[in-house]
Amino acid sequence: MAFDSEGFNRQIALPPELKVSHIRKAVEYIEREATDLVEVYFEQANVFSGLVGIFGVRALHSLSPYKKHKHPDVAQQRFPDLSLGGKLNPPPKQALESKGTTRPWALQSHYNHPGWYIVWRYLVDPAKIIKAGKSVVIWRVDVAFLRQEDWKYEGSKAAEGRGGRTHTFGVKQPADRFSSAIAYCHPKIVLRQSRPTLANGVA
DNA sequence: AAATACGATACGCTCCTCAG
DNA sequence: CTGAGGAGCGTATCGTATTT
Repeated sequence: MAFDSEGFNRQIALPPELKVSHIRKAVEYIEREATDLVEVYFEQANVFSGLVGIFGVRALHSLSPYKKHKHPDVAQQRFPDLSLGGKLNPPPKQALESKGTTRPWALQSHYNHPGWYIVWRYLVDPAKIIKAGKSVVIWRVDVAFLRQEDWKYEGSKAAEGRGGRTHTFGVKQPADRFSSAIAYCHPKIVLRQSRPTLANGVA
């Protein structure tokens, strides 16, 4: 694949009218905003991942043609996060969902909506070694158009007196699915033990 | 009519097993 | 030993049904 020196793949399929430059600026925005709130990660990591997804939405909303839904309550919790021009019920090809995660491949969701997904895969580096001044680093961005068939249902055994997460949909064979959908990959990060690591440093 | 309860939706992580 | 994925676990908000 054709990655430039910064780590961007210039040949990947992107949603209509979304450009590599949008993604690059969004990455910078997310890292900056998230760094300010990194304490939240240690408080409750899952919530922090939600924030990363939200920052992704904010960034793309302001610097790309993809806009949030105009009804704030709908935008807040309905699919998709963004659509081309902010359209109400966009066709899947113009729907864009933003997700933040630390996992190297897997992607879970609570619904198997078809549409474009942009996944901000980040790590927390409190010592700010990887990127100067940034304790949150997005080390890979995946962009993929997922159809309903790309999702599998993952049931839940949650029950009274036992708790548990609600049921989930997961992307089938995510490593295969996303390996050809990498829009950006930090040049110095490699996967080691299923974990992003500095290529030539001690972890 | 107002308050409360509950299900559906939204967003996730980490442990541990299992296969290669 | 390693990586991938299943299963157990977490939170917030909203709409509607139920109760008071």
